[in-house]
Amino acid sequence: MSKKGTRRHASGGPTMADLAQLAGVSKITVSRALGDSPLVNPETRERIQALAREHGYKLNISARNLRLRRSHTVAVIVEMKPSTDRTMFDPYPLVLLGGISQELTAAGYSVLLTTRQGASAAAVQAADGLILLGQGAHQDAVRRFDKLNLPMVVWGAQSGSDTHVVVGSDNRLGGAVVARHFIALGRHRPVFIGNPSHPEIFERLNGFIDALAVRGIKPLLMRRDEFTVDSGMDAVHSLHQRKVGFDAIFACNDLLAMGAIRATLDLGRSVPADVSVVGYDDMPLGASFLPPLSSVRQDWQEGGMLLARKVLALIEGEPASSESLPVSLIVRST
Amino acid sequence: MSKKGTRRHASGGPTMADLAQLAGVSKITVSRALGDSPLVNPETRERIQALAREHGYKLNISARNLRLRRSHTVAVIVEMKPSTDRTMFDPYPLVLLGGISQELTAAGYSVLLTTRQGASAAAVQAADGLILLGQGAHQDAVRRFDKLNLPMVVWGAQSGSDTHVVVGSDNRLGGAVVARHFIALGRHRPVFIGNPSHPEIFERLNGFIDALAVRGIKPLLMRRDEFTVDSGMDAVHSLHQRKVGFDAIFACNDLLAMGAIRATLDLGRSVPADVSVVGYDDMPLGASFLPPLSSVRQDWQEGGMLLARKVLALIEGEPASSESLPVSLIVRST
DNA sequence: TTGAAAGCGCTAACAG
DNA sequence: CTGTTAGCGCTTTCAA
Repeated sequence: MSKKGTRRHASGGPTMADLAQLAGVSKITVSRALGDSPLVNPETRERIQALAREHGYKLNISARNLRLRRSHTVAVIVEMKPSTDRTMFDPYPLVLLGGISQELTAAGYSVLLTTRQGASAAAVQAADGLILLGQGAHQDAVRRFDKLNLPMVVWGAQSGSDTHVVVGSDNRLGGAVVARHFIALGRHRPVFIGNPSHPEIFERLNGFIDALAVRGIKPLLMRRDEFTVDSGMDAVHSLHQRKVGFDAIFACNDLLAMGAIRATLDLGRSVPADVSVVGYDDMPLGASFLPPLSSVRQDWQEGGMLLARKVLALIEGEPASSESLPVSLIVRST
Repeated sequence: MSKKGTRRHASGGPTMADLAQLAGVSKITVSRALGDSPLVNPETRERIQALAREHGYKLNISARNLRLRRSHTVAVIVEMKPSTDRTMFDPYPLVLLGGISQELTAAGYSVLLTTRQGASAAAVQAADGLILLGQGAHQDAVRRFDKLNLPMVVWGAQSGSDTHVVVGSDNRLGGAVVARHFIALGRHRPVFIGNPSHPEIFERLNGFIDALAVRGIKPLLMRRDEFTVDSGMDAVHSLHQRKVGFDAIFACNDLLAMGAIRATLDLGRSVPADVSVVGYDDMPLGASFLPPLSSVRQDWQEGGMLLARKVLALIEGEPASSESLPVSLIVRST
């Protein structure tokens, strides 16, 4: 009759006090038994645990958190604006989340997922730590969350000045590896397509430039803000109109690469005979693209796990430093 | 010196008691003031809220939850196994999550993200409600979570018998809409490519079949378990080898559709002159595919928001029923 | 309109 | 090995 149907769901189950009474011991003994404390007699412990199972006992997390003054929660702040910019539009962020979640739950923590807007919610402030995902995390956002004064780890590229713990894949290496690939193929008029105002892309570009410089080669930068097929096509068409020669393209994303390839073929040039092309991210579709796309692959799952381990370390008061993960060049037909 | 560096982060801020003392009122008045209760004098309220801001007061969620016997948390259980099967590998689940998160945080709830493995964690049992994502959610998983006896909503297709609240897009309509499109084009030898053992796909197939039946047309089912380009190509090649005629293909996913198109072109037939092809999901890449892919689009964002609204309703003890969202056929060049 | 008392369920500290 | 005491920070009675 009461309109509040909530009671039905909440609570209802036995508490530690109930179990204590059933077992003829004190609450604290139950607490210890369920926590596998060595302080409790093995038999007693077994008995209590059995009782707990039998009666469907469920630990009241809020009570424990209150007592322990910890939420056992890490807030993951994702940038979800569905822009045509790259952001979180590809499947990878989800894999990243998978890695984070796996590692965190294994450690007894929960993952509180929020967007940047929702991040002001009370629950986020109550978290024991913070993980920031999404490019652009570096600029304004980081500072905002800094003020929460929580252990924080961000995904991306170390942007010079900042003092945060940053985990990301080794974008500089990614660029270098492509450069070396082009050098090995004897290319000497390489082009870079992408938007270097993203710190990660900037790193890729720099790695690319530096590794090419060894052979005295200087790549041409085709700045493109959108990470789409169309944008890639446009870049190549623009090169053609400006009568710029090129024999290799490093696109900082697979969609750009696909567009670049298509435009190149349209112009009557062959890939890879006339022009080599390498993309980034190694998205599943790349392998079945025609021709099968060469690409730089990063290990998102591992990245997520690493992020998680770092926050956990910080939460425990241990030190943690920025780290970048290796990447690998997958050579297919382009 | 103590190894436990945690103290640094936890607590530290003022409590309601502190504010009470500062304001010269009682704890409960502070509580009411911060909760915008009408029971408190507007001036007092203003004064207390100012004080709270000034001193950086933060509500202790655990304490409130303990008292209220609610966690203000909804657990979202995602299937994240990175299989080549569709599952959560595409970008869409993230958009779904975005919708859920947006709606839930707006209502003052937080999103607890878990994988199926981690779902046994205590924090999940403490949630006020459950949202299940990922195909296959229907079979075994649903029952497992049923036992938690929490308000629960699942994403997918109503599979006949089950009594749960299911939100999903109208897959049957999706199939019908494609069928009508084919009929309008005068096609009469349509093929369906996909795996109907997924409830959602099964619905698409049925909608397709039923709408075609109106014209006495019976589609051919090419069962394919993988949702990949290769799988799509394989299906068409297999049709060709078996010398089966066809003039229209409905692939239950865009990758399959792309594969089907490529194979069709390989066989020297034209798309769409000889064969019409429609995919599903309308992934971003589809528009820049050659030829631009026609596809059925579902509104994931809205789906997520609807899921959220349903659990919230259930949590409040209000009734909620299954619902499916409209889909739209995006006709491009295939 | 405000307050006092009580207790949500749990665990750290100290005693036995 | 087990228990007693106390209290985490908040809000719902009930009383003023």
